[in-house]
Parts: sequence; C-alpha cells; structure tokens
Amino acid sequence: MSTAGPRPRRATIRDVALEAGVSRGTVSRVLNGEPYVSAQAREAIERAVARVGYVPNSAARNLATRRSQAIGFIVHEPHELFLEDPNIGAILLGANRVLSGSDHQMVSLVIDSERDSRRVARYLSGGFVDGAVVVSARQDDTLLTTIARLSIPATLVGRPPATSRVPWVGIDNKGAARAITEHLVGTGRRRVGMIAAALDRDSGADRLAGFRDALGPAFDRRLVVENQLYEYTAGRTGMIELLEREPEVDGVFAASDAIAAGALDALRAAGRRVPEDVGVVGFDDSSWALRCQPLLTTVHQPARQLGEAAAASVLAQLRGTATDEPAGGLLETHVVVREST
Amino acid sequence: MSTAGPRPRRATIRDVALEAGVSRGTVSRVLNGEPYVSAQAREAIERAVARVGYVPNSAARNLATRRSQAIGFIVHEPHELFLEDPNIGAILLGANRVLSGSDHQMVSLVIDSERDSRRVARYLSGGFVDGAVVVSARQDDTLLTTIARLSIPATLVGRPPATSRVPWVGIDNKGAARAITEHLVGTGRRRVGMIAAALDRDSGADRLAGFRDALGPAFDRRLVVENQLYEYTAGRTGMIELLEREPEVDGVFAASDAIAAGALDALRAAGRRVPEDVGVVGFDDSSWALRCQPLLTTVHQPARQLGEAAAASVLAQLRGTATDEPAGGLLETHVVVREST
DNA sequence: TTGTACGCGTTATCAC
DNA sequence: GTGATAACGCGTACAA
Repeated sequence: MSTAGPRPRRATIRDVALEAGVSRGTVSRVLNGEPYVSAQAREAIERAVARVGYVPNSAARNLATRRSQAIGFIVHEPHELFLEDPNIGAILLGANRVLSGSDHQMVSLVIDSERDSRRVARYLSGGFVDGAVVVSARQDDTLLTTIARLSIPATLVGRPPATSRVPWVGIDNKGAARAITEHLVGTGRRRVGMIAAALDRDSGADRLAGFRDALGPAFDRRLVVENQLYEYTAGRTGMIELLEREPEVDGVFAASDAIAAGALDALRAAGRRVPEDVGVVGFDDSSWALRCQPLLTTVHQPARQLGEAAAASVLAQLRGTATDEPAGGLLETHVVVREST
Repeated sequence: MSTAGPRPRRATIRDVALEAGVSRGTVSRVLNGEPYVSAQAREAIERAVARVGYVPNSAARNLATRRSQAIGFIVHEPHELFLEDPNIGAILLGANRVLSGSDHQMVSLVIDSERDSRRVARYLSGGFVDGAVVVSARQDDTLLTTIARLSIPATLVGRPPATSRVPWVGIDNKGAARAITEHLVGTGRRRVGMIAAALDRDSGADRLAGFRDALGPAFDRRLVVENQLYEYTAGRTGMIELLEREPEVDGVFAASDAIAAGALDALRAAGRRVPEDVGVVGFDDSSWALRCQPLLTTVHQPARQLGEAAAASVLAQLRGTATDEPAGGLLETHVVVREST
C-alpha cells in the first residue's frame, strides 16, 4: 500500500474568476472557447489564467461531462512476445496516429499478470477511457467479458472468438498463408514443411490451415513443427527439428519473419544454401525480413493500418456511427518476393 | 471533432445505498474496506452491489481524493527507434512490474508529433496521473519544463540535461564504453574504429567519450562514423564507410547491438572474418546480440531493472521519501564476452 | 453578455 | 456503527 498524500493544491476556476473579477461561469465559457463573451472579459480572464497558473483539472471535467477523451490501447501478451513482435509497435503507432488526429489521448495498458488483468478491468470500469483497442486477446480472455459487461466501445485487432460480437479488424491469415505457400510450391519445391506457432490463436491456427489448403494431398503432418510463440529461437530449433524429420526438405513456410530468420540461420549452420537447396518464406514483412540473408520473401501485413483501422472503428462507435463487424473489413495482404525463394 | 454522447448511466453508490437501505456513507466504508461496519450492513450492501451491478467511478474518486493511482510511462521517440529499440520494451515491463506491485496503473503515452506533445502535457496537467517515468527525453524537451512547472513527481531514464534537477536512473555509459573498448584493444587490435550514434543524447555522447578515453593517444577521429539512430541499417552503412576510410581496420565498437548486427553483416559481405580479421563489440546486450553470427560480445545493460528503479523512484517521491539524485544510483553494467572478439 | 445554482459520484467529517 | 452533509472542480441550463 502506498501512503501518498495529496499533491499541492493548484489553482481552480474559482481562483481565476476571483482574480479576473468575473463569475466562474464566464471563465468556463472562455476556457471552452464558447461565444457570447465580451472581449474585455475574455482578456481579463486570459491574463488571470496566466497569473494564477491555472490548468484545468480533467478529473473534474470527466466527472461533469462523463467522458475522458482517452482511448485505451490494451496489449495482452507474455513478456517475450511483446518484446519480439515488431507488429505490436506498428499497430500502436497507427492507432496513436488516428487518435491523436481526433484529439484523443491514447493510453496503452499492458497486461502482464493476473493482477494486471484485474487492475485493467477496474481501470476500464472507472471511466478513465471512453473506449479501447485490444490487441492479441486470448480466445478465453476475461477482458472481453469485462468489456462486454460494461458495454464500452471496443475494437479488437485480430479475430475474436466466434461467440463474441465485438467489432474487429484483421487480415485473412488463411488466404495469405495459402497464397505464399502456393508461391513457394510454384518455385518447384517438392518436400515442403512448416514451422508453425501460436496455434491457440486465430492467426497461428489460420496460417496452418492455409498452408494445409495450399498443399492439398501433398500435405504431410510430419513436416509441421509447432511452437508457442512467433520468435526467432523457435525458428532455429524448429528448423533443426524439421531437418531431422525430413532431410530432403526443400521448402519451408515459417509462421513469422522472426521464425524465418531463425530458420535461415539454422539452415546456414547446416550447410544448406537458400534459395538453391531450400526455399524459405515468412509472414509479416516486418523489419526482420530485411535483415535476413538472403532477403526474405514474405507476406506483407499492414500492421500500421490495422492500428489505424481499429482506432477509427472505436471512434466510430463513440460517434454512434458504428458499422457492421468486422469493423474495418479485412485488410489487404500481398506476397513480397525477395531473395529467399 | 468527435461528437460522442455520454455512455449509458451506470449504478452509483446512491443506488446501492437505496437498494441496501443504508446511507451512502456506509456503502463507501464497505467499499473501501474500512472498519466499524456491522456484519449485517456489510452483507446487505454486498448483495446490493451485485444486484445493481455497481462499479465505482474513478473520475469521481479522483476528484475527491485528488489522486489517480496511475503513473504515466512516457516515451518520446521517433517511430523507427521505438520499433527497433529492444530496451524500451524491457524498461516498460520493468516499470509495469513494480507499479503493478503497488497497485498503480501504468499508462504509457507515446509522443510522436508536436500535437502529441501538447496533448500529453495537458494530460499530465489534468490529474490523470500521480507521477511519471520519462524515457529518452531530449536535452531540450519541453516535456521536462512542463513537469517541472507542475511539480509532478517524475523520474527520467537516462541522464537529464545538467541544468535540470529531476531525479533519474541510468548507467555509466562512459565507463562501460571504456571497459568494452579496453577489452577489444586487449585482444590485440591496432586500428580500432567506432560506429557512433545519437550524439545529441547523453547515452550516445558518453559512449563516444568512453571510447575516446580508452584509446587515449591512439584515438583517431577519422575512425569514428556518426549516425542519428541506434539502428541496424546504420550499422551496415557505417561499417561500409569505415572500411572505406580505413581498410586496415581490425576492431569496431558499435554504439548498440543493432548497429553491431548491421556491421557484422556488412563485414561478411565484404569478405572479412569475425573475429579473425576484425573484432566487433556492441552495447546493450539486447536480443540482437544473440541472433548475430558470431554471437556478439557486448555490454550488458540492465534494461528491466532501469524500469523498475525508475518506477520505484517515482513511488518514493509520491510517498515523500525521495532520495537524492540520481534516484536509484547508477546501475551496474558489465562486459559479456561471446564470440565476436 | 453574465451570474446563479444545481449536478456529476465519491470521500471525509461530523454529529448522533 | 451510522447517517447527513460539505467538499472536490467543473459544465451548463436557466435566469437576469
């Protein structure tokens, strides 16, 4: 328990009114840029504001207006992923951009423990935010039920559980996975494997489904290695595993660029050449793709736009102009061919 | 301009009091776990809370208590760096951990434009947070003057401008740079260069100063390449530049691991072997260091602990038990020897 | 054009 | 133990 005392008292509208010799109502009007104030009063008030060092208290304003002009950006991730996943940063920046444009403060909240989870729920309930963008919620996330119960405007990034009716934005993971697998097969690969990840989330499961679709009868469950997270080390170990299971493998679909980067390093260590001996493709088109050797062929995912779309959707709900789900429709992806195929 | 209306009315203490047949005061006491409430009243109130679906409104509570139980985590970075810098994530997690432990909500605010900057200033003024952790403030940051003016408890991560008297936590960049440069020289290198970055910030400038110190008379300004940011591509281009200026170079101190990773790739492309032909060292001991080939010798920087120390410092200020500056003292760093030297 | 007075939902200080 | 009731700082009808 912290035992902090109140902060030093700051000037209020009252002080300004006294100083300027007008009423609080008039001060309030000036502060909110309303018409019907004499130039004289306005000027006196502005001077008074400066003199007493007045700054408005939003807690009071929130209480009166019942709105906070703030939107939560909630990230629910285990440490590792939060640090490794380049998409989250881009989504965050995208969201911040549109919120900033409509004069909303984005406040991002990270959930990193059960305790965090409860506190964030309280925070949402408390009227600190008018709405929320939720990134990478789990299928069974209690956060979603909290949000539903409070009926606070929210939009998810990524497809929510089928039972939920929250608006969301996302991409067609399955279609994109199919497309890039087809590209890989199109370069003449015969024994194609996948390093999958995060099968407990829609993105992970859908990418595997797309891979399976593309391969059709050629699909071989033995050539799929599974991991918890979309991370570099999973790529290294996954690739080693894959080479053990099938030394003849000549094509690999990695569920993320980070995984692909790990796979490339493992392949190099094993003496295989890319793309001559084996073709590798990733997913995300994150900064990982450009720091690989060779440059990675991958699926471009519009991470920043996802953030923008999600934020726009929340604002739309706030205005009461919410559209159908999914909020922004599915955003476009496309295959970026580089050197690894 | 958004034109949102108020959200649906939610149950208040008043409703609970009515429902339970007691006064608001008693309800408030129960809610805050205070003593002197009859078991009977307590039970009735708890049932009433559940029945009317009461959730406390923090705006009102904030107004009454004049505290928000929230701490701002302010990141002031250009996009690229925010996405590339692995330290920020670790610092953030560290801060969240200690704040979470003392039941404070961490809200992170990113400043990404002039407009953001002003809005965050308003946000801070508005009583939304009781204090703030500020990461990577610029030397001339207006944020710092805002914070000083409002006298809101804050702690910086990284050394502030000399003129400022804000508490801060950090590491001894200069000493650490000297140490790792000495290690590099100790492996027998004769022509040692540096790929420097962010000279407009204390970290960047201090690392260069430490490098210079370690080299003493052997220091050669020509062998220092400068960059804006601590990023991978700066490492590639910087290394190429360095090789052009001095083909005989056999040692490189990169101002960050990301830069070192770029340098390693550039060296490989140029046909130099590491560590045989040239030794490379980095700074940060971030995840970059472990995905390099060869594994990178670098300075371990306790990023997570920096976040923890900064948060603890803010909480201490809140409690009125603030210590001298720097807030947490300088945190320890050490050289981690791996394969690149 | 300006002032008054009430409401926002809690906490806190009293008497009882 | 409990119940009134005055803050907390601001927005906003309504009256003047």
